[in-house]
Amino acid sequence: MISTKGRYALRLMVDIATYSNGNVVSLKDISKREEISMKYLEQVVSLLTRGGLLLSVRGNNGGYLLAKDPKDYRVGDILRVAEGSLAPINCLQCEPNICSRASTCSTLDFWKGYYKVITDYVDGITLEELKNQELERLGYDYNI
Amino acid sequence: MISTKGRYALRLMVDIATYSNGNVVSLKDISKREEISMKYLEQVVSLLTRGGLLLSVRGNNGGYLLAKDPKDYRVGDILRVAEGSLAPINCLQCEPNICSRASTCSTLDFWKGYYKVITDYVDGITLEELKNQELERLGYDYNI
DNA sequence: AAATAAACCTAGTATGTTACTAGGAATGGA
DNA sequence: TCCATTCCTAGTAACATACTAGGTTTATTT
Repeated sequence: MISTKGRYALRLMVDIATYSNGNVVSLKDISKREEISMKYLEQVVSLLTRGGLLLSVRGNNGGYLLAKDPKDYRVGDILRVAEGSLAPINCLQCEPNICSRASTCSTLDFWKGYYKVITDYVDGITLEELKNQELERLGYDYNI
Repeated sequence: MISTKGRYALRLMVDIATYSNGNVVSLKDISKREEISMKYLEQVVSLLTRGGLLLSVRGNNGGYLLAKDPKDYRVGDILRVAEGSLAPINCLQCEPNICSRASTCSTLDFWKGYYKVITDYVDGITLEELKNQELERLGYDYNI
């Protein structure tokens, strides 16, 4: 189960990608649109700025900006920064595997495969794709 | 992150599939082989018997038996019984979706896809495959 | 019939995680 | 100087996890 940190972080990134146009986007606006408390968003956004995914501008009229082009963010990058790890079991959190049962575990390969399909999925989708989906949903034809 | 319930349940099922030969397998033996406390295994195994995945035989020389052929268990069936649900977010736990933001959520489709790759993976692997891997690892050539 | 070994059942519990709220300090434009 | 914003730290109620503990029932073996 993905926690609110990861889910909110992704929505926040899509929101900024959608509503920024080179301008900063304030947490206040994001909070209204996404219906998430500002105080909690502050904590989520700090993970993303510290992780180098967002740039922040302080002071009046401050806010947040994407650090790079939407197409250059894999969704996996965002989730890993917010969630810590997407590994389904502890044994796969760090390489090399330090579990004493690793060589005899009947299910380790299964979990490696599980981890791989998740990783392939989240790293196969970019923020741009989610942004475009969102623009389309908003009724904006981004192809014109 | 998959909990110990799901992970132990899967190891337990592979263990029984591997070491039963139509005979019951006791928790004591499973506990030794898998290095999991018997008391905790009791709780895990009860999920599986109540879920109809295992049959139990009480009394002296009792133990557990698979309820059907290994090839007829999808790993997903086992994990869902032990874990409850493999949905990555609450919104996807029950159909139809009751989240008030469902129609405007920028990430819902992404999470549906996430859920699907997981479901396809776990339901595409059978207990028989894990059993055969285990037998092979044990040095038993099951093709002869 | 008694001993034994197994499944079964319920309760308790320490630890950690989650999902927040709260209060304020620093920053910088108007 | 005001004010809106980011930034930082702490606290906390509720819940979940990963067990342990103690006993009851069942059925085979001796």
